Amino acid sequence: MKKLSIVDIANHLNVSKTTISFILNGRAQEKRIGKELVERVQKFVEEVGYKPNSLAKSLRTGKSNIIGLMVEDISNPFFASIARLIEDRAYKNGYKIIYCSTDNDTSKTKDLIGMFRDRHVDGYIIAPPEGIEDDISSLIKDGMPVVLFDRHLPKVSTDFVEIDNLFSTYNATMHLVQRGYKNIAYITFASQQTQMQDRMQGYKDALKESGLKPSALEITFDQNDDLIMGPINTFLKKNKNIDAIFFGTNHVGTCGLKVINNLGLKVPDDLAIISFDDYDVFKLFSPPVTAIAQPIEAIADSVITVLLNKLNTSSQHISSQSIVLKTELLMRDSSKSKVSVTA
Amino acid sequence: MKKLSIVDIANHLNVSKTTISFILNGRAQEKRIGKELVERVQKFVEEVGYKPNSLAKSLRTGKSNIIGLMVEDISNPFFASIARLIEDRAYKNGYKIIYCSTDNDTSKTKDLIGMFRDRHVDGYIIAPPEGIEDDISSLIKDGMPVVLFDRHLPKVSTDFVEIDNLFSTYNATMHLVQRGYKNIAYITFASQQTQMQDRMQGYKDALKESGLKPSALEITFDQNDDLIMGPINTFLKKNKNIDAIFFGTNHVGTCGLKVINNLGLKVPDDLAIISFDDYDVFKLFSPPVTAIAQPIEAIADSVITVLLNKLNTSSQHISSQSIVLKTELLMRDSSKSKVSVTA
DNA sequence: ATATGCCGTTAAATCGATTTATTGTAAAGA
DNA sequence: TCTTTACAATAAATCGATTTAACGGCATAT
Repeated sequence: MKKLSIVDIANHLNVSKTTISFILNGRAQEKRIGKELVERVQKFVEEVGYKPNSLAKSLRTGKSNIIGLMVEDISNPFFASIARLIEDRAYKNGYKIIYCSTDNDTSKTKDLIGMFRDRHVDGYIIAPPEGIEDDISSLIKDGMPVVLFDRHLPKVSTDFVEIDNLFSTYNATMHLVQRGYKNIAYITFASQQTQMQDRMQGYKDALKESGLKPSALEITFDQNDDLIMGPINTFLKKNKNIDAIFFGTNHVGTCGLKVINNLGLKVPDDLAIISFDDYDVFKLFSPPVTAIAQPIEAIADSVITVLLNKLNTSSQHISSQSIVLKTELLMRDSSKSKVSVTA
Repeated sequence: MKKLSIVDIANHLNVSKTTISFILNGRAQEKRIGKELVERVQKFVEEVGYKPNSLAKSLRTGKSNIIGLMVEDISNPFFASIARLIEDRAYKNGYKIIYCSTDNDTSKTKDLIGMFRDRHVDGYIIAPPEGIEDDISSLIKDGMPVVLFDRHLPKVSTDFVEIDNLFSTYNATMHLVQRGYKNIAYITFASQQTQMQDRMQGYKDALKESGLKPSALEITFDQNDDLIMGPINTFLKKNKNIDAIFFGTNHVGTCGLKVINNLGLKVPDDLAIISFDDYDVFKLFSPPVTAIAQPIEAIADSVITVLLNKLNTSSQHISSQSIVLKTELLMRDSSKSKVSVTA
């Protein structure tokens, strides 16, 4: 029982394959094909469960119904959740997803874009690493629908979805300041990406406005957590006066908590904690960690909506839209007011 | 600058496209094509960066170089990590991954298998839900390489990779028994899947052997965590005598910890905890939760190795191999000996 | 002189669809 | 009667590769 093709159907019904194709693609009316014929064909196709070969279809039409999704790391809960939501929405709209992790590696990302192109994906959803501007530009120049998310490329004009990073860290830092913390550190990964820069800026702005001295630690990313925990460990030992830490990402936050545990520091008595991104680790830490929650559903929704929009209206609108979503500061015990503790 | 095809290359070099194809597919020697011609073609192809259209290639050859990966839920850290590792290995071997989440939903999974078939994926990696036996069998009957993991289907003879679930829970339960716990509960999702059944059995075996009474809670899975925490909450309130809990999965474990926090129970004084799967939440909980760590790298490695093996040796070996890997019991404070606490 | 075999290359068939151009027939209009 | 129009369906071209079968030329064997 091998798969049957449109020719098999045509032969069996003594009709030309052209007619079959027209009927199956809803062009029966337009092509004024007889009603009984249409029904006869549809009934038979239904009966034998014929499905057109999508490869052949793609080859001819140039559309693949596949969306390429490139995240930083699919095993990061933030990206995994987004991927999950995007996957759902995409499938509901008849699109499949090919995903991959860029590791923020420029050359790997170039390769992957090549692969996607090669596979004729219809659209691209990308959390872009630095240095990928030219490739994205060329993608857009060739008329491919592209939506960036989580960050954007200042030198490339394209649609993107992100959150208000600067305000988020500014606001959260202010929250710490207002509770009486004086020596607030900011620990993050070293990165030129817009979202990371904005977060850092928000932190600095808040401290400057409050007349406090910033003290930031930027760690080079590495797959090996030990190489992240090491610098944090050193940093905390050297700067005993720090009374609050702001972690720039969930990953660095998790590593930070491990270090804090190892050092036997007490939260929030020794140290107040806030981290970007919310997930179970922060909820279940004792005491629970105050976190900046990204609106994951809204991000996924926006991304897919914008992309589907571009896919359907083949019109080459010159304008590109950028969507900036709000975050939520989930206040928990880990940044309890210093004053009230003292009192 | 649109994409060029093999015909463009052929025309430009005044050679037939057949020759180009042979050269590009390494069949130059076999077809005794002149050395200088080969070099001339290779140089030009390199120069203009020509890449054969993979759709056309797939259509003709029937191979897509794509592997379909179906996990239960890509946003679950266990599956996300596995997916990540498999992705890496696959890319290194020239394969891409299309993934999707089954949600353990049989009809959704049937649909997805259909999609994969339609896309002519070369091989399947599946964490199968119940009731999908027939579809998998038909896949295998049609000669498709299939590797199951995390669980298997007793009625289907196929390759699979999993861990020693029964021994893992047996061993961990014994660990609790030896430390003096008398009322050990087992909380898990209601499921007929082999891995869940085995885990339950291991727990029961250990208790029986120790002359203790089992008390298991099976929760119906739901996307909404509240509907998981609810039953746990009720269960714990009703059974005050419980002095240790064994969680059957990381997800149920995480929900359980939330309930325990809400109820203000102290670990391990009020309650000892062990959970299946290890991840950051358990490491960072206070005190850290004893967990059964699955050998994620080994699982991913085995899965991809077995699949690549099947892909390369097109021979239809009748035998199918099953790989069973060992887990590691990571003992932490959360199951501290009851005796020593009392002493 | 004819057949056989080897070389190096290529024309043509194929994969399975979509799309364009074309055909044949019957009814309507001149 | 002859042309036009509308209708219903199809033959053939196309997408871009791989693969099969074939071709012309030359050397060697019969």
